[in-house]
Amino acid sequence: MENMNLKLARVEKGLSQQELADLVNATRQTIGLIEKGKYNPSLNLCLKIAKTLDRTLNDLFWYEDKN
Amino acid sequence: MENMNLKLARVEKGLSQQELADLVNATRQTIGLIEKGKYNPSLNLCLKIAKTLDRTLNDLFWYEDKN
DNA sequence: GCTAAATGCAATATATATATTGCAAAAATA
DNA sequence: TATTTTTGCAATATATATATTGCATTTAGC
Repeated sequence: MENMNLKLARVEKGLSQQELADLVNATRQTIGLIEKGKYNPSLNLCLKIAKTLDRTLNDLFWYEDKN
Repeated sequence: MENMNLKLARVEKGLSQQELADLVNATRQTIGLIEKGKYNPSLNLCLKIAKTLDRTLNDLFWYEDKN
């Protein structure tokens, strides 16, 4: 449920939720909820976050189904 | 502007916009506008589309900045 | 050329992502 | 322990993704 990849990438960059939010023109709440897996963010926001954290979409938001 | 990767992946699968829309529980218009680059789709929709077309997020929605 | 399927486009309605504000709890640091 | 920073959470407001409907245009098959 939680997006650990995102949270880890942010922490590795030494950024708080507020700092990442400022860098991508979002709010702290939005970042927090995405990390919690409670939001369905827009592609543009995902792209901004990934580029800010020097990751790709797949790095942060892709997962393989374990069916 | 247009998302050629998406359009090509859909056509290679032999699917019309309507058929892809049905498979991901969206509408034809939504698919058409995403292909035209005029929509900012949600992550969940991007994930459904990618999995339906046997591609990843990066395959269809990632691009490197040519800064 | 004719016909049907596929796509584009526009207007309105609805659902939901995101912003805003405020406060409480937790975590870090002195 | 005291203080500051960070994070969680809830209520309301706003912006926008998506649905719905309808019609025009293009493309593909006959």
